[in-house]
This record gives sequence, structure tokens and C-alpha cells, in this order.
Amino acid sequence: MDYLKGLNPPQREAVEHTEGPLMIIAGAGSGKTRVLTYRIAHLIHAKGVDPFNILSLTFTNKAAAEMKNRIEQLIGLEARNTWMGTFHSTFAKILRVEADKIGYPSNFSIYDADDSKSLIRTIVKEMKLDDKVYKPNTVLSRISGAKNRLISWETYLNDPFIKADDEAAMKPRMGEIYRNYQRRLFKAGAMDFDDLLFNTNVLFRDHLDVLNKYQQRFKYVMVDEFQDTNVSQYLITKKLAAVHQNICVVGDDAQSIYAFRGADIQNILNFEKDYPDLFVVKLEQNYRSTKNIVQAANSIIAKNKAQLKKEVWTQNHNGELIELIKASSDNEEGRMVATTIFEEKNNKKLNNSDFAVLYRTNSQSRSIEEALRKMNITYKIVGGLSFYQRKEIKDLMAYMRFVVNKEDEEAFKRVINYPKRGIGDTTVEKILVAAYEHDIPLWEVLTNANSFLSGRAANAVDDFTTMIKSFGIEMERKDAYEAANSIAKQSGLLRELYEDKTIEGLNRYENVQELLNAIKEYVDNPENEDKSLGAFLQEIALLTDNDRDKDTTDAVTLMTIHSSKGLEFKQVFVVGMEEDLFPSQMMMQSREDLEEERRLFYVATTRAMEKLYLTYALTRYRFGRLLNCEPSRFLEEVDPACIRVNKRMTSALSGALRNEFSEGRSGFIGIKKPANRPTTTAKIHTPSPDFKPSNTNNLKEGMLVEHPKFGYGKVTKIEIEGINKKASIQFDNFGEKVLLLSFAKLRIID
DNA sequence: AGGCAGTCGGTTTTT
DNA sequence: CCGACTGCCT
Repeated sequence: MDYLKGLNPPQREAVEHTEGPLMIIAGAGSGKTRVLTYRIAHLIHAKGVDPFNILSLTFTNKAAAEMKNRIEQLIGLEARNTWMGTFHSTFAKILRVEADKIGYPSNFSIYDADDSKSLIRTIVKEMKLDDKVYKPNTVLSRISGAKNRLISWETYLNDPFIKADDEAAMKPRMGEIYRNYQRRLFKAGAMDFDDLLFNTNVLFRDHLDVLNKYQQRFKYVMVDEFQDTNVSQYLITKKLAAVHQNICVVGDDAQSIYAFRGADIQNILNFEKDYPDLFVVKLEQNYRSTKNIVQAANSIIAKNKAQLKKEVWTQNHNGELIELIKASSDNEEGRMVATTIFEEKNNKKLNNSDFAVLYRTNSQSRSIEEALRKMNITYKIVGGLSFYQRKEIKDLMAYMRFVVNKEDEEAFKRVINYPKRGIGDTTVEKILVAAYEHDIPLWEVLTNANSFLSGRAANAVDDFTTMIKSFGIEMERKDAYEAANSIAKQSGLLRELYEDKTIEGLNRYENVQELLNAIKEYVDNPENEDKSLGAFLQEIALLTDNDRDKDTTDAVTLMTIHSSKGLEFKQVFVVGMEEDLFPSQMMMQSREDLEEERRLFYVATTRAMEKLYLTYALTRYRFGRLLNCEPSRFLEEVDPACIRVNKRMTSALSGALRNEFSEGRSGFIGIKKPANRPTTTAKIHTPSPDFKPSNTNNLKEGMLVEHPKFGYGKVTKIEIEGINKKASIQFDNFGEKVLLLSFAKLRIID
């Protein structure tokens, strides 16, 4: 085949090695997707494999779509028949078909994280536990972690180590919550994201005939981004490939960034043990980036202990040095990014789409957005508050979900009284108690409202069920679009939004219209055979914002590092290079955590083809508070030969700030005069509870105040600098401090 | 049942 | 800063 000519020797080896277990270690920018697509094409064309027998698993819908696209270009429509999708969507489809074998209805709902958390909140409340101890987030991630390691609630409750662990964390009832959560999901005919994989494992474990069916079907199994698989995912693929042993995994241990989701880097490090006759190919030549960028990335990742041996290199030019940009605040950082983009665009005749701004957390996008808007630079945000997480979208989807699956408790709670129809919390509570305590299906309670509720409430509920029933009939007779359309209209949801004439309301109305359009597109797409509402819902439940078609106009891309994986841009800004932000202080519990943050930095830098900027701010607003920031340790870890400091950017203001208030700490800007008192005289001080930031607006010179850390002090000076009001305070035991009034916590004594 | 004002708390990444 | 929740009033 002539398409093999364009490949370098290791790439070609990977493509041609089709039989038996194969691991491809693919460094950043080494042409991984190319190899994967060529390999599939090769299987079909040269080896005569039926596309129907090939399964390719990816982590994002985008990656799956991209690969499908590229194969189609290579070998034409034949490629349509290969099964290509994310783990979650692939096994959701299989579970739909086999649901009855594990006791689920085939129209099961898929709970997203919000639904899961809401359910956990209800359970914690019902168990009369403290929701400050059992926070939905913590509980969910604990349960999720268990499921990813295939620990059922039964096992969880009986495992003495887990028990000891939970007790040490002062959360002894965790196992019971897990049990109740799981029972409640089952009763609602619902699975959360992790269940899709967990239950597939259960299905394959308990029903060997089913497993065998899929083993026969998938003669060739391929896993992309293998470093991101968790145990649950790995076991599924291993089982599927057990008969034919044609398993090909592609990954890069240096880009494993999903440990928080249960990804286990050991999967890739131990793969050889599971397959002794494993063939390994390393793709080490980088075609994407300049030497400087490759070297910078390598110099960071080299500090990690847990990694496979690999030497990524490139024949590309040295390119420009990496530019280090220092700003005094997050807003100035944004301005610098925007002006740099503006200038580079003009100087090098680049498009907006050649630029990307990457950050560690979604909330960092704000200051960048503002600056870009001011300079009239078009941008698009990937991820963030997802379209599908918007209230109006979730509301309409909840209606659709409830019509499809009338046991779906979370969907029910969303729609029962929205728009308002006079059914209050007490009534909802009664309905749920009736259903749960006596183990009656929710829909049975609703259709017999008279037996459970008193007159007025029962009538309102009757009207509701009548409406839902009519939607059900409509759903059976019509396609997803028509059904959704009349649900939106007749439920009153569309009218409610239409009547809201604020800009926000208009937006919401448009969003709902957009969802309806998406359903229309789905129905009109000849590739989708099943045009029912249920089929559409299962499709959409696993979509994220990243999968939505954004306007293809020329725009700068803003996103988190996590969502940037697999992409490349000519020029990349990695912003917020500050200690505790990146590497994130939330993460930093162990060496492994630091190493994952390093890999994250590795991913970020290797997105850049020609030029890379690292920027940081000395002060930053987060959660409405102004914090002082230290430069990230990563700035020191990068090989200094690759970096140059942008002098122009180091403004007088930032320099002054840096020198004068160098000892940053949350809550105060710095020490002006060192305290020359013996520390032994510091008395033990228990702060009273009423320290409020707002109090400090009333500060006047000469006042006596109390600070939670420094104790009692006297205000010596009030001054305004820029947007900040500052107070110098002489503390009894700590000398003079300068506090920022916008957030310093103080109590005024007189 | 529902609306409003005021308090409290979280503050990471995604299928 | 922003959303979720609480308590009070109609």
C-alpha cells in the first residue's frame, strides 16, 4: 500500500504488526492518530479484516469523531462499520441491549454528576447525617473511586481496610451511603457514569454467553490514550480481547493526567506483565514542536520517577525561546496575553485560531476573556460551564428523561413543579417517601395520587401525570424532534422562558431552541437509525460541551489543559503559572500528585508548535478574594536555556510590588518592617467569630482592631493604591503589617 | 406554596 | 464571586 510510504520505520512497524498484543508508546506529537488510523486502514485493506470486527475505544467523543473522519478519508465509507467510540458510549450501547440480564430496564437513565450529587445529598439528609462531613463531592468521589476499582457496595461494607480508612477520615457511614445510593439508582432505573463500566464488568462476569458474543465480534481491539484507563476499563478490554489476543494499546505515560478519575498509570507500566509476548513500539520522533519546546517539556518530565524509558526528539528548528511573562495581577496578565496575540498576529500574519490560552482551572478564563474582548479579538471557550449543564437545558432534558423512564427520581424532582403548578416540597417528599419506604414504583404512586395525598395536592399531581402520559403517547408515535418539541411547548417550559424578557431569559430561550435544533439534526442524520426520543437521550447523556460544534469562525481557543489533549496550536500561552494554582494545592498530597501535575505541564507545553509563553501574576482574584501568588516551581524546573524573560512586560508596578511585599500570604500583603520583639511574648489567642472583611471598610486611623492571626493591633495609616485600600497596622506581637482592606479579616474593637 | 433577603460555604481537572 | 440553603413573610 502506498500510504505506508509516508511513515517512518517505527510508525510503519506499529501499523504492520496486526496480530497479537501490541503496545505503542507514542510521545507527544509523534503522529499517534496517524498511526492508529493507518493501522485500521491496513487491517481492512491489506489483511481483509471486516470493519465490523474492529473496536476502537477512545476517551472523548471528539477523538472518536476525528479518527472516524480520518479513516473515511483514507479508505472511504467502508470505515463506517468499525465500532468507534468512547468507553462510556460504547458500553452504554451494549448495556442497552443486555440490560435485562442484570436486572435493569433497557431504557435506563444515565445520571450525570449533578444528578448523582443531588441524590447523595438526599440520602445523607435522609440518614440524618451531617452534610458538612459527608459532602456530596467527597462522597461521590469516594464511591466513584470504589467503582473504578470494581469494589461493589457489598465488598466495600465488608472490607476491614476500607472501614478503617473511612473511620480514620471520620466518615464511618460511607459504606452505608454507597449502599443506599446504589439501591436508589437501581430503583430509579438509572446508572451513573461509573456504573456504565462497572455494570459492563458485572455483565461480562456473570454472563459468559454475552461475553463470548462480543469476544467473537471484536476480533481486533484498540485502545487510545491507554494511560488514562482505570482498572474497570482495562478489565473490560482485557476480557474482550481474551480470545483473539489482538489487543493494541496506544498511550504515553508522560501524558497520564486523569488519576483523579481513577486512571491508573500502573496499567501502562504493568501491561507487559499481563502479556508476556507483548510487542512494544516506541514512537519518539516529534513532528510538532521546535527543539526549544521539546527540550523544555523533556526537562520537566525528566524529574518524574514513575515513567517508561523514552527519548522524545525532533528534527525541527530550534525556534524561538520560551517567553516568560510576569504580570502584577490576573487582569494585567490577561492584557499582556491579548496584546501579545494582537502583535504576533500582525507581525507574523497569523490567524486567531493559531493561538490557544491554556489554564489549570476553568475560573481562570475570566480575566483573559475580558482582555480579549476589550481588544476585539474573537475567542471561543472549550468546556467550562457546559451547555448541557445549563438549567434550562437540564430542565427540558429532565422532562424527556422522565417521559422515557418514569422511575427516574432526579428527573422527576426537576420537573414535578417546574413550571410552577402548585406542588410543593412537602408533597414531593410524601410521594418519594411512599415510593421508597414501601418499595412501590414511583410512577405507581403518581398514578394513584389519591391513595397517598390529600385532595388539592392529589389533583395537581393527577394533572401532571395526565400530561406526562400524553407525552408518552406522543413519544411512541413520533420521532424525537416532534416529541421534544411538544414536550417543550405543552409543559409550559418554553412559555415560561419566553415571558422572561431579560437578556438572560432571552439567552435561555435561545438555548432551548438550540437543543431542539440539535434534536432535529439528530433525527435528520441518516446515520442514526433509531430516531426515538430514548435513542437521542442516550446519545446526548454522554456528550460534553467539548463535543458541540462551535462556530467555526476564526477564534483564539481558551481551555483547561485537560481539554487541550490531542490538539496543537502554533502559539500557546500557559497562564497562571503560580504555586498552589499550578501545581494545584488541592492536588498536592504526595509525590505522585506532584508528578501528575508535572505531566499536566508536559501536556500543556507540548501543544505548542512554534512558540510557547508562560505567564504568571503576582496577585490574583479568586473566589472574590485577592491573593498573593508565588511563581510556580515549574518555572524553575524548566531548563533555563530554553527560556527568556520578557523585559518589556515586567512593568514598574509589578517590580515594585514584588520588591516591597515579597512575603505573600493569604490575608495580608507583606511585612513592611520586621518585628523586633521576642516571639515568646506572643499570647495564645483565640479569635472571636465575628471577623468580617466588610468591617474593614469602616477602618480609620487610630482604631484598635483584632486580627485572627496577629491578635490586637492599632491602625497607623490608611492609604489607597490603585484599586486597593490598604491599612498599616501595628500589632502588639508581630510588628507592623500592611493589610489589604478588600479581604483582610478584622474585628473592630473601638 | 411561593417569594424574598440574607447567610454560608466552596474554592480542580471530565466521561 | 456565585450558587445553595434558611428563615420569614404573605
